[in-house]
Amino acid sequence: MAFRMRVSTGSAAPIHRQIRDRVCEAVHAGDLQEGDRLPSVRALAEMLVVNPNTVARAYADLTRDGVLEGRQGKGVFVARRRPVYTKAERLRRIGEPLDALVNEALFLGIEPAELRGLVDERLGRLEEGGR
Amino acid sequence: MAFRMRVSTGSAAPIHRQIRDRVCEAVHAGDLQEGDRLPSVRALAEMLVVNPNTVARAYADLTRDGVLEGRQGKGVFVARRRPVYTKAERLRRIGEPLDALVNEALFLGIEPAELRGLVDERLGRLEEGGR
Amino acid sequence: MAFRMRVSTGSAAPIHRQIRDRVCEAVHAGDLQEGDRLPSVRALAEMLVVNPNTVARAYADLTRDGVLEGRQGKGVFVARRRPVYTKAERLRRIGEPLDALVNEALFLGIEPAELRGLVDERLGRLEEGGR
Amino acid sequence: MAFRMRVSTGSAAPIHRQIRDRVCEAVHAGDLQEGDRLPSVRALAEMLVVNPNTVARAYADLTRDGVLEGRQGKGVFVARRRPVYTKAERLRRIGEPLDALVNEALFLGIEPAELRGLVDERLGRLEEGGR
DNA sequence: GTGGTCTAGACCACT
DNA sequence: GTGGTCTAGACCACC
Repeated sequence: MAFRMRVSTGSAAPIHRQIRDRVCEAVHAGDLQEGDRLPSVRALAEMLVVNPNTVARAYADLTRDGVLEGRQGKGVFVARRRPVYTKAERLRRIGEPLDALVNEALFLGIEPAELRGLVDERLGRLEEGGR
Repeated sequence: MAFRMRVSTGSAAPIHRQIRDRVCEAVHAGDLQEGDRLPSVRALAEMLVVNPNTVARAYADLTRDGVLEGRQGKGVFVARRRPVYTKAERLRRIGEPLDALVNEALFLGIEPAELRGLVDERLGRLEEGGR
Repeated sequence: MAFRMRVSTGSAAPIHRQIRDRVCEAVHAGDLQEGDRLPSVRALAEMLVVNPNTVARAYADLTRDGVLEGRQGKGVFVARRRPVYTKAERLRRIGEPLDALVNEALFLGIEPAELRGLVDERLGRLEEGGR
Repeated sequence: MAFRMRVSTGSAAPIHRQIRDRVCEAVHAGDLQEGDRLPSVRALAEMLVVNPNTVARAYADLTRDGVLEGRQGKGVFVARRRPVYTKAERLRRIGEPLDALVNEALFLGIEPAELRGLVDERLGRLEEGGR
């Protein structure tokens, strides 16, 4: 399947992060499989109408974290899926966004039950998307 | 009860946000109750070894959002709890940290069930703190 | 249309509030429309001969209250109009300036009918400005 | 009639201003008439549980503006009602709270009709109070 | 004493 | 280039 993506420039999330997240989702959903080639930095930058540096940064992050791998002169590919993080490391890295979520909910006066509902909703959407 | 707090300067989260979060948690947990006085801007700044402006900013944010209220020349106090934002606005503002959480979980290979468990755990800790 | 503004430093109202008010008026009058870009923090600071932090503060306030929105590295833009505060909170926040107005009128010996006329006049000027 | 008054310490309005406003209202409503003696600074300060300096400041403001007059060694009295401000001066002095009201309404998204209603409501309350 | 405002100048992340 | 954060130090109003 062709790899499609959109980023929203009128959003608070940094674009390089949005790209990273879209790639992760595509890998998770199976739209991108091990060994698949991604669009070149310049091609994707053109597609998304963003600065090539921004795409390069996203690819670099994903490469560092073992999701992608660059092959000299050939482009960037989906890496072989391998366990990168230990359980402790996973917990450590989920900590910050988890705190941010709970704190923002407190700040806004969102009730625990409502927050659980919102989390379920997002997760459900991903699960059915990835089948 | 005495009000204690720590911030980490070498962290990703801005200091004024850390202060904001700690105060929110204390209010939610019941350590700070309606009408309680907070440390003065200068006192807390000295405690935390940060610039008074940084503390003032956190207090200003909390005041604007209805958590605290200032009384002329007397200090800053915990305000009466009240709904400030419309439901749509609350959902809008929780959206970004929620996305960040789900994306990071995806990236790390955390299963939906595990994520729900982690959220429950944090919320539970707060709830039992507040009795 | 070009965006013009003046602030008076020798006035009772804080500068960041004057900036906030001028932007609100421009948005309400239609001089600034959804999606329009505002002068950069530094540019406006130079125009007004004030410190950039002061402009940044005004922009931050307007962003928090849903009038503006920042886009990473691109500047600050007029946000889509939306209700942010609950009705009770709006009434709460208008209460103080309303009291100030009525008390000052009382003090000056302005008749209720005259005061109503003055309020109408200001509101009318804004309405015709916004078409 | 005895002169009664209350100030709210948990409020944003400076206390000396609250005192000034209460005295103005009492004069306007006829509860305090020309020549009536006001409580001494110390007595009123004790009544209101505020600092005597704060009461002194309010009395000074009211004396400067022609509402009260001090008689050496005898206390402070309601002055003979006389026109103090020209029409132009009245308009000038009402300008700032009027702007503050309209700007805050804009900022909060309050509609002109709603604002007119709120002004009417406050004025109506005063009129029936003063008979 | 308290908080609120403003200035000056630095550093960082993002594009 | 953009805005966001932090520091340092000043001045003001209020109590």
